[in-house]
Amino acid sequence: MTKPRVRFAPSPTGYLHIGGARTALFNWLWARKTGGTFILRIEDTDQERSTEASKKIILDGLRWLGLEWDEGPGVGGDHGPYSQMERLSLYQEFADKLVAAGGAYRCYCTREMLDAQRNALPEKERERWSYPGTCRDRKDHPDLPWVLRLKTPRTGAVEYVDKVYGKTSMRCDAIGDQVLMRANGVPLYNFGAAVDDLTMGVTLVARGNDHLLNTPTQILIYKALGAELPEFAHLPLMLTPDGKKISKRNAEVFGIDIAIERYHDKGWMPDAVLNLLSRFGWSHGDQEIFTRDELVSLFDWEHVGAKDGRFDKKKAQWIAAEHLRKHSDEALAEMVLPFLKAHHVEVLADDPRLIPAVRTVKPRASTLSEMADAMAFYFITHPPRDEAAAQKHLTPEARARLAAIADRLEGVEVFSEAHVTAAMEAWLAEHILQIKDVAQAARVALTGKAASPGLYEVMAVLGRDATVSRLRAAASSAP
RNA sequence: GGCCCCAUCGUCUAGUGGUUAGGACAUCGGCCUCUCACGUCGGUAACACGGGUUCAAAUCCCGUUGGGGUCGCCA
Repeated sequence: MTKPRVRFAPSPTGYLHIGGARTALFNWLWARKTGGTFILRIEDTDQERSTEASKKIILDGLRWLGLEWDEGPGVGGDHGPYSQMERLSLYQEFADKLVAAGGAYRCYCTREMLDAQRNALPEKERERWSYPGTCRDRKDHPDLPWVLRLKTPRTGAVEYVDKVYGKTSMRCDAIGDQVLMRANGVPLYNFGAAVDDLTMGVTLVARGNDHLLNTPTQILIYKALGAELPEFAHLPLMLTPDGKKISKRNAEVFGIDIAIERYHDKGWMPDAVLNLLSRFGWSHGDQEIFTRDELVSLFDWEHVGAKDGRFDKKKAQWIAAEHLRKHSDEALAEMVLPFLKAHHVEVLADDPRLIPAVRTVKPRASTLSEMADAMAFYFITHPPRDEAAAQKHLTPEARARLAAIADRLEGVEVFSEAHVTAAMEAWLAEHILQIKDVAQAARVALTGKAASPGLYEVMAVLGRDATVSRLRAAASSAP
């Protein structure tokens, strides 16, 4: 069997959509697993909406995810160019071939004429109007602009075996003589995709199941050209929690990030995003967490399901956290720096508090952004104070205790967690108190918050000076 | 509405004719505990419905219901 050639063919009309990234991932996984080729093709035939900026965002997103392509923009290949607007002559050539082969015809009907026909119908029938095939058997070749139309068989059905959905079929009368190429020579989706997949030697077309109805059309084009069909795999859709296709609007309603750049901005590990994406449709027994390498070696089409999946934010966070914790404190310390900066917290890369601080917040964050937020208090001289917590915990009695604790801790030579713990336990014993009698007040004093890592680890990370001064500041402050 | 597709706990799923229907997230409760987490132990919770086929059906077939997708000279 020849090596698979698969592709991801986004249109540069916006961000890299989470669903698009999933499609890219499955194709990439298959190519990597089989030693095949992953092609990136830019479908920029919608000149109204396509932009260079969008193309860059999509490419950057794929690179960030580590879904590098073997052929495509920037890397070249033997089947280029890889942007459709640079392949116009090819479509012209195939349009002629298709007409010659009887699979398509030139249609001279103008939009105005067709609109007039449609509007002449009663309101209710306009919805169901379809092109009547006026030019279908036209023999003359007037010197007029024409669009290319598919000469869909009048009877029969198009059948094929989908790698996910199995045997599927669609009646020809439901396909219609759709337009394949505009009068200006720019192809429409089905024609451009079919010609490109054919000429690029794509062996497997894997895409979202919202393309399920496009496949018969493309098969008709292949067949008319006498070309060998590629395989098709349609992926189940990613839906919102209430089961609707994810659009910008309803993603906002549910707080779902649909642009991959958002995951980058929030400090997700790229592998975590891949893991999340992989579980939309694919599964491997009871396993939930996968490394990139595991995904590559384990991925298969047999375990891609046909049922659309809903986005579960909680599970997504859990996956993000699982991946974050795989990294060492040292690695996370380096990665979190830009996020601290984004939180307006300047920390030097060699700050001795950095790695210990990371260690304390690691089990409390699922993304680098959350981590930066959770550890910011260490590095801010006067961290913002939760006034409700201060009101509750910084009572006169508590403040007196904090002052006493500050005095005691000031004398601790080596300010390690072990020594701090020993000093605190001694102080508590002397005053016949328990840690819980002072913990919340001290926590507010040191972190400004009612929830934080363990008190003694916080003290050890802060160091003696900061610990003592923050305790004293709280002790002398009016709540 | 036409066409196409889908249907196991709230969610994602395992399951390919014989299982006490398993796991994960979520949720509830216990443990741990200075808070919040992490961790850990345990509980609640599903085969949409109706017909077939079969000794036997979550698994195969048909229908119903429900859900989704798609009906552009967008992709």
